[in-house]
Amino acid sequence: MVTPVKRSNALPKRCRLSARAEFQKIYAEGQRYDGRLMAAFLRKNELDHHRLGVTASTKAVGKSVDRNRARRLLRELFRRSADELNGLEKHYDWVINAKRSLLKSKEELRFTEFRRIVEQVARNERRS
RNA sequence: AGAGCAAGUCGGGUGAUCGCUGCUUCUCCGAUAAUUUCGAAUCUCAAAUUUGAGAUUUGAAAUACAGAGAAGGAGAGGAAAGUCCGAACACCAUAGGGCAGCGAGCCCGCUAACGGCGGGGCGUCCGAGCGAAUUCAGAUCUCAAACUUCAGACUUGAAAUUUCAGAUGAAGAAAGACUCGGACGACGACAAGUGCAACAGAGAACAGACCAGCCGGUGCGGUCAGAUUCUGAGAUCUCAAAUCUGAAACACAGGUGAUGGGUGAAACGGUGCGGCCCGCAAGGGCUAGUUUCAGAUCUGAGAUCUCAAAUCUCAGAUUUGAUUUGAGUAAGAGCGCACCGGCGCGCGUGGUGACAUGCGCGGCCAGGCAAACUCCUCGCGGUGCAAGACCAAAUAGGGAGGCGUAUUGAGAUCUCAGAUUUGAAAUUUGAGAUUUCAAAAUCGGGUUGCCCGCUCGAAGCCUCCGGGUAGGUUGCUUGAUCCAACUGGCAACGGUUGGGCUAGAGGAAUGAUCGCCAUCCCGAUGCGAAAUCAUCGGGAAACAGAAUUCGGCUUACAGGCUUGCUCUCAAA
RNA sequence: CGGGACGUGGCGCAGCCUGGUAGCGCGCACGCUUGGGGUGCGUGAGGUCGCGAGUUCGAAUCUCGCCGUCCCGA
Repeated sequence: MVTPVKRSNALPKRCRLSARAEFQKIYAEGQRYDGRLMAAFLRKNELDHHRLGVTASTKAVGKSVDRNRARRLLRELFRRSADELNGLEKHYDWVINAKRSLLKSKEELRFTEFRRIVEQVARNERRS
């Protein structure tokens, strides 16, 4: 597939996870990476791109306004980190759970935390 | 100018970059399994050497589909929230009626409808206001106090004066009434029935009698006063004692009744009168009782020389007659009557109506609570867009039809029938069922169309029909719509004309970052006496996210604006 | 989208229907019992009855509106 080399920060719909079964599969078989603002679950897929699923529960985040905002922030984070993700050897299905502290965090903090998680994933790739 | 309250309204603006979801237009690419058009090649057929028809293959274009990209334009709320009411819409159920259950409940209007909204009525509370009536005088009556006079032993009673208080419409104030304004009201019925009310209190719902009060009765000893004396002492009039009578107080048992007290959230409406007869009434008459006088009877004491009787005098009780006054009663009435107030009923007047108001009648007095049971009137079928409609994989299964499930050989087991055998048993023959092995055949798929062959699969296979899951499409945004002008109505709201199209997601889009400008707060600097102003820096900016769609209600909410009312300050 | 239940001392629950006094168990504190602890006995403290309105003379209780927790159906 000839993807345009232009900075593709887009996140179309086919890169999203939606079915409940897929989430369950990733929770069961994937690996977990914890952060202060979020928790990520990863599982390899056979596609040529990454896929993302975001969760923000009432219990963890709060009311619907806050849940919507948390979802958007995480999607934005994933979208803008395409360069880092392309650095990985394989492609994964990601499930990121939002935490309440995400809402009050600043942008840099979010990016640094996400990059740390990506580096951990890369380290695990090299080890195996 | 500031503060508070109420109502209405707005809910930061603008630009850049990167994203998301629909819509419109355009470009590119893919697959050809679709359709149409055009062209080429091969084959077949017909006429005939060039056409026509058909089939197959192939190329191009368009539409549709899928993907990518570009441009344009759109993209959360006043509450999107809570899900408390009411509807639209959809499906299911349903002859009609009743019970149960749930809900609503002053009247009229608005509305598609409502438990919503507007206006009105009534009730409770609050505030303001002005005017009217009345009063500021006199008279009369009642009570109290002081003083005076008279009577009396005291208590006390009567009269007059003064003062104070009260009643008779009764200073002022308060309250009430009237007018205006505001707030609140789940505002049918407790006068159908059942029920509830702690504590306190005498008594708490056809009530009750504690204390004070009132009444007569009884009691006892004392006190006081009077009368009398076969009494005693001093002595001719006093004291003491006894007897009788009366008075006040006390005690006891009882009666009376609701006047006052006290309790409580609440204590059964208020005031007055009280015989009988006549009379509509005004009033009149009679009687009980009262005042005075007279008589009779009884009791006690004294006198008439002594005793008894009789008579006379005095005191007390009972009773008769006359006379005076003339109804209260032993105390007095929840008993009776009247009036006022409330209530109910009837009629009239005003109002669409709730209701208001006047008159008459009744003669009821009936307390509170129905967000106590209950009764009355009215309304209510159920489920909800995951409603429902359409298209429709894979797998399993349903119905109908068709083709098959065959044949041959060998073997095993079981069942039935027959034959042989005296019988059992055994042997054997035939039929049927199950099953093992082998052979060939059948059906379906693949191998470019056909045949052979090869290969895969199967005891089933094929075709059609219907239900239907995943999934997709739709319902899904043009609507009881929005804006403006005019217009009807006190208002809620309605009408006419013109214009606009303003989110439609679906594990769920509407976001992130950075500027600038406004708003508020803090700090620094500058001009300046100060406020203000200017510049710079920092900070704050709410409640909250559409999920089928509307009309309301409720709840949350930084700040701004408008209007009205009230208060404070300043100026005039 | 629709339906239901609950909220009372530190914890678990009564009381609510039928309105007037908030109670039970465990725990806590103190004392006694024991050589000490436990057990046992006795005494005591501790409650805005989730919040706000209303009805009533009076509300944990009745009514309404909010808040929170939990459960169920499609």
